[in-house]
Amino acid sequence: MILFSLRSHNMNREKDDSDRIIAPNVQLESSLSGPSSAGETVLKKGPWTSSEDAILVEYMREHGERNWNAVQKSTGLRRSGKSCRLRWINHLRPNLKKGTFTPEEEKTIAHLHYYLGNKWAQMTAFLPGRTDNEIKNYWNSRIRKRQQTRLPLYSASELNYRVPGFTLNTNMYRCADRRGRKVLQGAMTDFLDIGFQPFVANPRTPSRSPLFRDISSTGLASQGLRSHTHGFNAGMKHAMQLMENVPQNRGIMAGGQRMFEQLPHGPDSANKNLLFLGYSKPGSHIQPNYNFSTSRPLTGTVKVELPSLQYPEPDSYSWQTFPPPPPPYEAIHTHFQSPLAVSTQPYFASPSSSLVETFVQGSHAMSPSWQQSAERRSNYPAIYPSNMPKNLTANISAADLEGLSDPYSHFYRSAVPQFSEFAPTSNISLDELPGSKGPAGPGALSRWNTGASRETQQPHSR
DNA sequence: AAGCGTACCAACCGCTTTAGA
DNA sequence: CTCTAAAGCGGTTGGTACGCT
Repeated sequence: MILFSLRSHNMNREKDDSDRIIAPNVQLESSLSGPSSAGETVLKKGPWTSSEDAILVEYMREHGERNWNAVQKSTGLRRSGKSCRLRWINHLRPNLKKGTFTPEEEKTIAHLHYYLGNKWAQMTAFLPGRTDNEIKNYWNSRIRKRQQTRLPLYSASELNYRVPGFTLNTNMYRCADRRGRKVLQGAMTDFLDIGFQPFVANPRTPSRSPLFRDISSTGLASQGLRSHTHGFNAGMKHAMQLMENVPQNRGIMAGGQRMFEQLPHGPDSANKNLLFLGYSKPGSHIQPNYNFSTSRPLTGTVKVELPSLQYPEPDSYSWQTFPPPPPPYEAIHTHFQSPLAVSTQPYFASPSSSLVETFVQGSHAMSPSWQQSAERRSNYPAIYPSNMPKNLTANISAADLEGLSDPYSHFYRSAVPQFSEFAPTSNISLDELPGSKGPAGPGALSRWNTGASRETQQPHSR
């Protein structure tokens, strides 16, 4: 079977039956197997055996993917429904692609991660046959490797890589009520001009734009953010006032994406602030989008959620009834007044983001999860120079950005810090960043280039 | 050859979201 | 509208293989 033949050593373990290889936890389980004193079946944990797999496959063949808890009852498998589901999805279902990731897949993952964050499940939509678990494991491994080799987490080629079907749409919005009736439409710049500049421009805002990724509520509870999200929220409040004729507390974005949603708490319905980007997958029935919801009222802390996959609702609009999203990455914003305008230009990739943004993205992305958790617990370390100009992103001209495509330009160099070298551990100034000035600059660029070439020579291998 | 450290990855855990009664 | 179970998701853990000393 392809399923097993392409797997490496770990697959050998599961290929054999438990008769031969018994993991310690399975041994433990075996002493507990069978009905408990209460008459309940003690569920088995640990690696699946081939016989268990066969039972599950047969069950799935007959019944399909539903009612996972019934599997245990019907088959006698001493596995929880949850475990069965996981086993099926990650290993047994048809059309799974096994083996190491191809260079294209690696680029896809990096590119998607830049925009989606740790949304592994969403990434699978662009990686046929791959599982979220697989992608996640790959990425965690990659982070470790990149930290060790001091390579940037994202290479320029990855950020410029076009993932088929992955389209950023930052230009147009449409708000609709639940029935899909249009209540507001326009250009995203309406919102951006209103609300985002003060939001992003502040260097202490731990926005991990492009997409505020991974910003947890606890992280955003940091002192510095509270005051500065005010501008963001105020802007969105203003925008929402434009929507005063929204009949319900929920809007649906063109393409079925919800744009505005009711805050789960608080009486202030004017703060239904949710921002979106959109992508669509041609040929697919799925029209997911990026959603960025801030789910906290004006004066409180803000939770900016990770972008989430949204499936169209039955009565929703489709892109056919609305100007389709622009070709990926081809919208040119001449004025970079918002995080979206800046961050959704992959051609500029991380270089186009402000230095701070890039820095934050990288430093965070390079952090292992435990470290990220620690960051969140501590409301983020102070990694932003206190003297950072507030409108750092506002006055970048198009001409400046053109230089970003030139890896030897000043801007390019200064905007491509070596993330792993600048873990968020202390206050530093801009002058200390590599590439901006001083000996670290050329070296950093050199390492960047070296890393890129090495990467192409040695794609992920085990 | 043995010991140790590390990479990999399957599986689990706990939380959130969704569906349905 | 509320409650509960199921499903989904992301983070974490732990076992095995492998490479290095």
